[in-house]
Amino acid sequence: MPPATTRSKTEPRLSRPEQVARKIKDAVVERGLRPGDRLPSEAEMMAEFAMSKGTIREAMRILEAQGLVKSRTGPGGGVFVHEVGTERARALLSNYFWFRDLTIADVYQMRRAMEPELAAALAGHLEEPVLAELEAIAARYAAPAATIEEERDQHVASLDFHATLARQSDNPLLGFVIGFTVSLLTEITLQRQLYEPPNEQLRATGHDYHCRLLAALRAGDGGAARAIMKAHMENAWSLMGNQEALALGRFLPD
Amino acid sequence: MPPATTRSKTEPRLSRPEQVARKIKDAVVERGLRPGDRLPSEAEMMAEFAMSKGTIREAMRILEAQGLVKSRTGPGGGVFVHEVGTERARALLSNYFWFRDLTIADVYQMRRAMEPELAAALAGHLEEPVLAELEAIAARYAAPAATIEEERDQHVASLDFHATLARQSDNPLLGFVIGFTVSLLTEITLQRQLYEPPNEQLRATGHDYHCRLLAALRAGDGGAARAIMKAHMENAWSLMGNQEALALGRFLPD
DNA sequence: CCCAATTTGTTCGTATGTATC
DNA sequence: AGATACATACGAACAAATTGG
Repeated sequence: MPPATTRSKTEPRLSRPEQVARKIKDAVVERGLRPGDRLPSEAEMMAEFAMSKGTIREAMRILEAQGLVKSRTGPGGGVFVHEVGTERARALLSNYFWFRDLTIADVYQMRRAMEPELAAALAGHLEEPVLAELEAIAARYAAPAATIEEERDQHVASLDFHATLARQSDNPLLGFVIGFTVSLLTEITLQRQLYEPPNEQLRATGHDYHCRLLAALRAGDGGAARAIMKAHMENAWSLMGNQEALALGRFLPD
Repeated sequence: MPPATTRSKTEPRLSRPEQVARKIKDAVVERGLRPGDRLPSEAEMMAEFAMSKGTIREAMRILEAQGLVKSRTGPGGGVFVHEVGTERARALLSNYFWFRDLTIADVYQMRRAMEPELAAALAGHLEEPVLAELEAIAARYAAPAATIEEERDQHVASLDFHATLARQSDNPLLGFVIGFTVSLLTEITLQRQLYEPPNEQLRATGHDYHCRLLAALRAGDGGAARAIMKAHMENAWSLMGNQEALALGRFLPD
C-alpha cells in the first residue's frame, strides 16, 4: 500500500472517518474475514486508531451504507461483516443512473442482448415449482385489464416474470444485471405511467411469448428459448417505443 | 409516505441517522435538486430534525458513502448534491460480488452477449481521435512480451481496449455494465495471475481481432463489427477458460 | 419478571481546522 | 491579516437495546 503522503492533488485528502473505513475494509480483506465475523468494538477501535467515538461511529456508518457491515446492540453485539444484499446493491447502483436519464431504447438495447442468453442457459434447468410460479405470474395477464390500476398491475407482473427468471440464473453477474435492468424498467414505466394509454397488443403478444417461452424452457430446448426471447424483446421494444413516444407527446403536444 | 408505525418486523426500524438520510434523499428527489445544489447546514438540520450534531453528521456520511452528496468546509461551504461518479458506482457494485466468487465463464457469458451489441452500435460513430487512441492501445500488444511483467501489462492493455470502447457508448447503461464487467475481469485476472503462464496464442489472436474490429468500426460496418467481436469473445473465452483451468491446477495439482 | 452487564446509540459543550471575504 | 461561517473532531455523560442470571 502506498504511503498516505503520495496522494495526488485531485483527490482531496480523506477525512478521518473515511481513513478508518478504508483501513477496516482493508483489514477485512487481508484477514479473510467472512460474513458474520465480528469487528473490534467501538472502544477498541477508539484505542486502536486513537480517535474519538464520534469519528469511529461515522466510519461504521460509511461501511454500513455500503452494505458491508451491520451492527447490533447489547451483549454479544458489535459490528459484523455482512454480505451485500441484492436489494441494497440495486439501490446503490440505481443512484448512479438518477441524473443520467435513461431511455426505453437504452434499456431494451441491454435486454435484447442479455435476456435471450439467460433463456438459453435456463432451458431444462428449472425445477417444477419454479415453472409453476412462472405460470402463475403469466396467468395474471392472460386476459385484458378492466381498469387502469389492473393495467398497471399487469405491466408490473409481466416484468416480474423476467425478474423471477433472472433469479434462477446460476451466473450471479448475469442474474444481477438482468434483475437490475428489469427493476430500472419497472421504475421508468411506473414513474412515467407508460402503462397508459392501455396497449392491448403489448399485453396479448407479451403473454403469448411468455407461454411459448415456458414451453421451450420446460422442454429443455435452449435454441428455441433463445429465439422466442429474442423475438419477444424485439417486439416489446417496438411496442414500448410507441408507448414512450405517446408519453412524450403528453408533454410535447405538437 | 406511510407512517413509521407501519414498518414490518423483518426490517429492523431505522436508526436516526438512517431516518435523516432517507428524508434528505426524499427531499432532494421531491424538490428536484440538481448536482451542485446546497443542502441545509448542519445547524439548520439539527433544528429541522431536532437531533444532535453527531446524528446529523452520521446521516451525511451515509449519503456521502453512496456518492450522493459532497461536503465542503469554510464560508459558502456545506453539503452539496453530487452526481454519483462512474468510479464510485463501480466500487460500490464490486462489493456485491465480493463473496460471490465469479468464474471466468460467468464473466464471459456476459461479454459474449453485450460486447458484440456495443461494437455494432459504435460502428461509424467514433471520432478519429478515439480511433487513434484505440490503435495506440492495440499497438502495446502487437508483439510478444519478453517478461512476465510485460505479459501482465499487455493483458491489462487489451482489456483497456474494451474499457475504452465502453466509454464511447451513448447508452449509459450498456456502457457502465460493459465497463464494470471488464474491470471485474481485470481484477480477477490480476488477483489470480491468469496472465501466467504466458499464452502467446491469446495475445496474437486478440491483437488480430482488435485490428480487424478497428477496421470495421472505421468503415462503419456494424454487421462486420458485431461478427468480429462475437468471434473474438468466443475465442477469448475458450483460451481464458484454459488459463483458469491451469490456474486452478496450480492449487489442485492432481 | 426483574436486574445487572455489555455494547451500540445519542446528546451536549467545546475546541479546532479550513476556506472566503 | 483578521473576521466570519462553515464543517470537523473530541470528551464526558446518558439512553436504549439485548443477553443471561
